[in-house]
Amino acid sequence: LTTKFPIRQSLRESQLRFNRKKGAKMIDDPLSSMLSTLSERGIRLTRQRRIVAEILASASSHLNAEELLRLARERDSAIDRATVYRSLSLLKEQGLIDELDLLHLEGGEHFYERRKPKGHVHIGCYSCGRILELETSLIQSLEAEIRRKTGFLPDSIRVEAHALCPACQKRCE
Amino acid sequence: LTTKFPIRQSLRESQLRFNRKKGAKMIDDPLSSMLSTLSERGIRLTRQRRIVAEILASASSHLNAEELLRLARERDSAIDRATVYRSLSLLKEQGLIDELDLLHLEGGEHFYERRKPKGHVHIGCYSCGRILELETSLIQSLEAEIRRKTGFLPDSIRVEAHALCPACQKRCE
DNA sequence: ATATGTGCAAATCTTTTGCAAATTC
DNA sequence: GAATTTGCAAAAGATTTGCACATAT
Repeated sequence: LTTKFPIRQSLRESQLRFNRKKGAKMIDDPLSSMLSTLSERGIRLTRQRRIVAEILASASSHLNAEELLRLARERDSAIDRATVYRSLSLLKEQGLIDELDLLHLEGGEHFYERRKPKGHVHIGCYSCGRILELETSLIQSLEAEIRRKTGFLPDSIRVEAHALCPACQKRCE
Repeated sequence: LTTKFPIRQSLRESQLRFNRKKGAKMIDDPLSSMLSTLSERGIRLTRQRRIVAEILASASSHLNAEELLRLARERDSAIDRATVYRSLSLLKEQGLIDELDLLHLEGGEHFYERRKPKGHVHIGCYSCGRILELETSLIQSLEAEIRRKTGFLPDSIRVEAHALCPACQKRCE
């Protein structure tokens, strides 16, 4: 197991040393948080599920099923495409990852990212395909407005925008 | 041709009568607005494209390609599935309709709706599948924030929320 | 008249499913 | 040991493409 425990900046040093000494579970690490949630809910932690979770927990960009399969096979060449899809749908059901389509700028597949605490928007340039993320509190406002005006209880909100990036704006003039 | 010209409520009666008398183009009608945009841009108005545009202009709910095909065949039984897909992608390219996936609450297909002037959010209940629309000015705020903070120029924004509707909240207690 | 669009059929791409063997708790 | 999960292979679902014929401007 090659699990790493990156340190959340907001933890005070003393608190941090205390946790280390006691060997407390570092729930701040996305991967261990994912895995412990699963096992608390009685879901079996198979080797394959760990691999998929590890990849998603540490991914810097959005992955589609095909790329995920490729990365998973670097760690276990026998892992099957169906297993990847089954793991993705499990993690999605459990609310640990989100599914995006990034407006299908290039193909009909879906993308996955671990669920993040802060609301963010995905912005895709329809000219060059570049994807940008923007954190914004407007997502929380939106959530509040949905609750207040409709009575629906939002569980997750997905915002994706089609846009022209600065570089392409220049080129397209 | 069975084109209808529904009357926008905000038009004053006099203005309306004036337009009728002069036979002015009723650009307020979603369908004629779509068709004239296409033909101004030099795009051929085939019988099939008119049918697809008519259906989308007057649709009260979100349609997927299969339902659109079915409705189109009620008007022209020879119309082909490929033609429907081709018309949809044309209308999407021209910015006259938007493509949604409604969070894939029930299957992997896409849904289409004519582009509306006001920003709105799609909210789907993950328990019963009911879809709700909510108009909100927060979309415009979001658009402004994207422009200001990233320099990207948004062309369309899609917001879809997973939620539990009031009825299901009661049932799920 | 000519460029463009359509229907048909087959192909492609993405995701799902049934089942015997392997694995987790 | 019992229940669940996996890999494999095949199926299903959604969308796209090549091409000869039809149509819009």
